[in-house]
Amino acid sequence: MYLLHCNMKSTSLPKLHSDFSVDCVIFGFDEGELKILLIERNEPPFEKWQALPGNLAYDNEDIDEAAQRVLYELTGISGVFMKQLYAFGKIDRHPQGRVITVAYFAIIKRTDEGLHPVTSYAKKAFWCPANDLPKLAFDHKEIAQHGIQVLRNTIKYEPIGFELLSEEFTLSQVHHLYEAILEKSIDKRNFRKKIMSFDLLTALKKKKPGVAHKAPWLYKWNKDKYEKLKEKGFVFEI
Amino acid sequence: MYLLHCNMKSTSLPKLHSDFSVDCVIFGFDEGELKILLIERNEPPFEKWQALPGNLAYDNEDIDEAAQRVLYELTGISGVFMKQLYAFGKIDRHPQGRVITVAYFAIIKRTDEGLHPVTSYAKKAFWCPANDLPKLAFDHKEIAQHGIQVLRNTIKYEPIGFELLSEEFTLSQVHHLYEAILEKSIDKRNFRKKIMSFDLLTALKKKKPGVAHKAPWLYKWNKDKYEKLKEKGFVFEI
DNA sequence: GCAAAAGTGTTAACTTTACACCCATGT
DNA sequence: ACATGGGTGTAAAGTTAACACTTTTGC
Repeated sequence: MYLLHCNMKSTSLPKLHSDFSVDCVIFGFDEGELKILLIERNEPPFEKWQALPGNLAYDNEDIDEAAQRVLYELTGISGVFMKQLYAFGKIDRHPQGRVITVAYFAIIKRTDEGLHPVTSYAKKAFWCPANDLPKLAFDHKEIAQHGIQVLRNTIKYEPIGFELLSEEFTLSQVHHLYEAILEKSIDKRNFRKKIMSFDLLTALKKKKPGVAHKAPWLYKWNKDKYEKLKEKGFVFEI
Repeated sequence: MYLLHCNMKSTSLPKLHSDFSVDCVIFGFDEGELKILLIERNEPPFEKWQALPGNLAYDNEDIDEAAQRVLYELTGISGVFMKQLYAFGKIDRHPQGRVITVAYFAIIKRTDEGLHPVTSYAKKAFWCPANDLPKLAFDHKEIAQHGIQVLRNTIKYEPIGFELLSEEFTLSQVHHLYEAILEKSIDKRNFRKKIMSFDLLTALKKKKPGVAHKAPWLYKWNKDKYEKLKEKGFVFEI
């Protein structure tokens, strides 16, 4: 393997080592639209291109932790629960040589506060409509596309949609979120019936103020109750 | 990054490079039991240990192709369609240094013919009951366990079970396969009704010979028809 | 003739779908 | 008073789940 080219002490087994990167596909939801978090790169290769937040991992860094760090450095966002999406390994996907990348996936309550790169690797971080992505660096467009597919599949069987909304939300917001992500219309009455049948929303005793029509009730997602039910084998399904 | 330690020409951007491995979780089904394909290692580290078929990839090798090659070299099996399972990246998972591994997943018609290592990296290849795995090299037990989970989820929504059976099979074989993988009993009449309702099995006009009871009819999986239906949005679900 | 597995239908409970009008609020 | 989105129920169709006996074959 390549390390034999370096002048190392000859030991019984050569020391191995990986260079690899992580890329983050982060979803938000705003103005009835699904958004993906992008950065503008400030370093070669692909300087000035738009890209997913991603970078090389350190040698002594766990792959999951690398994703956390890279997301923070490039966007200022921290403490997000990310799931591994897929490893992308085409041999020419990186112009500087063989680098495989592990893509991570998360959905968050969209915010613009604190959305600033912490290092100079990125010029800026911004939200982009998920179905109107520009040309992206590396194979990031393929990665983002794959993320959207996984989001669509996941949202049907896991209650991740609530992570995209603010703490308190209306049933219509949930309804519109599902319609936007699944890209199909869903009967309002049937949707409400189903979502309420799980008995996993806490009805707040207040209505959304300042709307020019009948004020909707507000709800909260009851995560604790969901976790308990899930342990007993309950499966959320829309 | 580490390559700076080597005496390379100084260029504007350092050349990057990954060392990583692939590991294959291959399922077979035999004697009513789910099996996983293992090897006995013939090289350090973990010499003489049992392990999943896996090895380092070459620099100029696509990640998916590496999985094909490694499986062939260690077990003699080729031409299997493998899907990526997960990337495992704990920093200490490989005793020689930082190596991330990409696990691949496939299910095949179990055979002992041609089940022989082609290189000397493995002493032998053999099938092992999936719910009675021995201690395995590296983090391979965790990888195998993850593979079993994915198999259970996948078999409910995709007709991959037929890939585990021989070309011609009986309905009882399918029924027992599902019971074995999902580890629960399934009503015989309801199961047969459902599986026949898809209209995706071709009934052969012959019965299985040489059985000491009523001879069962044989069927074939109609893959072409399934692929066409799938394009139109059909979802197989047990 | 008996052991072993194959094969077969009906009913009740539940889930899903389709569908249209009145209500509360701000301007 | 009107425009806007909020909120509600029922019936028909389809799906799932529970359940037991007869048939064929080799020994």
